[in-house]
Amino acid sequence: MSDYPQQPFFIHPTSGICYRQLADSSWVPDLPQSQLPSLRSILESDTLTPDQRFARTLPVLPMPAATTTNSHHSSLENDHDTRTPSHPSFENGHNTLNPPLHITSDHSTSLYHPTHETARSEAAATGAGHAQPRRGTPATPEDDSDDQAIMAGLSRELASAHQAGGSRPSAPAKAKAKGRADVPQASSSKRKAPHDAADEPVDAKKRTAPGFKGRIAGAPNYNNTDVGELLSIVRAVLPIGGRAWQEVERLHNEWAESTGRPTRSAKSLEAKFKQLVCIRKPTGSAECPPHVEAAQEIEDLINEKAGTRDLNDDEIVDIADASDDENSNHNTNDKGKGKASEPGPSTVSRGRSQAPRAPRHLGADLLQTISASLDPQARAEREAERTACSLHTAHTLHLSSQLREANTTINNLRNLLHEAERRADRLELRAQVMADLQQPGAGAGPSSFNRLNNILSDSTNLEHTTRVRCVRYADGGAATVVINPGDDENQGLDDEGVMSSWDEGVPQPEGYEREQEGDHE
DNA sequence: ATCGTCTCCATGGCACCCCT
DNA sequence: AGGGGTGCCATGGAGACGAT
Repeated sequence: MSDYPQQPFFIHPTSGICYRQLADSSWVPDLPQSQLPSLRSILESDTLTPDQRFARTLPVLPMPAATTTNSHHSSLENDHDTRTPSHPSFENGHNTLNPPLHITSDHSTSLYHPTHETARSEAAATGAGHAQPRRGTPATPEDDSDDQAIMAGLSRELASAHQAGGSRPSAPAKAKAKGRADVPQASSSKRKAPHDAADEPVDAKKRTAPGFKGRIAGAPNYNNTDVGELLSIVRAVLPIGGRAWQEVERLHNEWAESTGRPTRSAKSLEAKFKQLVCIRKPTGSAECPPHVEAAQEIEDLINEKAGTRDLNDDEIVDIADASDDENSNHNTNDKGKGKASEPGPSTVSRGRSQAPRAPRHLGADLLQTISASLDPQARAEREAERTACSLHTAHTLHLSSQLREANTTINNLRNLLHEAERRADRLELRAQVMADLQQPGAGAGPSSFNRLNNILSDSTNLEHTTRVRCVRYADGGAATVVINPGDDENQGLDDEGVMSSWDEGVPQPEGYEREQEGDHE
């Protein structure tokens, strides 16, 4: 239309209507010439409010069917039904004629811009219907300098109306955002900043537009009835994957609509169910809520249906340990329980201890191995064996510790015994020497000294060097002192205060030595 | 390499309870 | 009655992981 020659436009695939964007970011249909006057009169009427203009243009505009191709499943349609009224395009009457645009599988051919073929091809190549929506950033007049960005943003905005909330964007958009810098208006792969409220005026009380995070206004909590119905539906469906959860969503929403309860998305229902399953142990009442018990029971049923079982690292280690142990003892692995023919860990060991299998049997054998290792009876046996092994190991360590302590005690007692014997020998020797010295006519002469050394030489109990000191006093008289290792050098002399050192000026009698040493081991 | 699913995390609103 | 605190819930973004 020549009225807006510089504005981007969009050709709807089913109706064939060309929508043009006005300077205020609103979209008007580029209708056939026959309908333009009536529509323009409505649009340009100053007496009508935006809501009135919107209402009056509805009969004029050939509304495209609010359907999508069969590639969009029911959940998305439900999502559309709940989101469309709150879409920014219809909110607050701000945008007068935002068309109810819907992307179909062939949407790429419906996008056209005369000056930006690249944008169209980009949208077609990346599957704009799955591209990451550029939420909260509608095209503004300032963005006119980059029409390519407008078209890309438009295509993404259009697709956002059908994207399930919280669903991960498809890989092309992600790959483009991560690996390709030439994506027009490609947002960073990092977490996006919150929606810029300055881009569009939105009532804070009704933040229902996409792009706003947070709970939708008016969304009530789950009550007991909701949870009970959810559990009953989940028990009936036993969902394993996303499609099954969509079936749960459908059933739940049918029930919700019939009872006046709020409808919820599959993700919300799944999250609620998993929350019930993984609920933590309460600190107050020790009784498990019935809903939690039911959820855990249903979870077990789902696991049985899927043929899976919860694993933890301990069990994996058990399997590995059992396999390793039995590999090391594969020659004698039949002596343990005498149940080699039963499925269980022995099956695992037989499989691994035998010759390598043919590769084509590897998958089946692996499955059999896993199944056998997960057998409850086998697990119980492994648990008992592991417990016994742990007890045996602990007992062995305890006995070793006791043995070390006993050896240490024995050594200490032996040292004490040796010390006592040495002291007894010294005392006996001293007593004998004193007895010799006190005999009449016996002095500290060479004969007694040699006899003493002979005694020391005969002693086999003295393990250390023992010295005998003979002292002659300057004023007459002499003394013989036996000095043991560790004894003070002047022991026995200082006590009497007679002398504490050798008298160097006194000539020694012949045959005497000032000090004689005898080493006795 | 691509795609789908699952999970975690951040954000924000609603519902409820308690206190003033 | 109103405000603050807390828990629950929804939403969106991103990464991890497995299947194809």
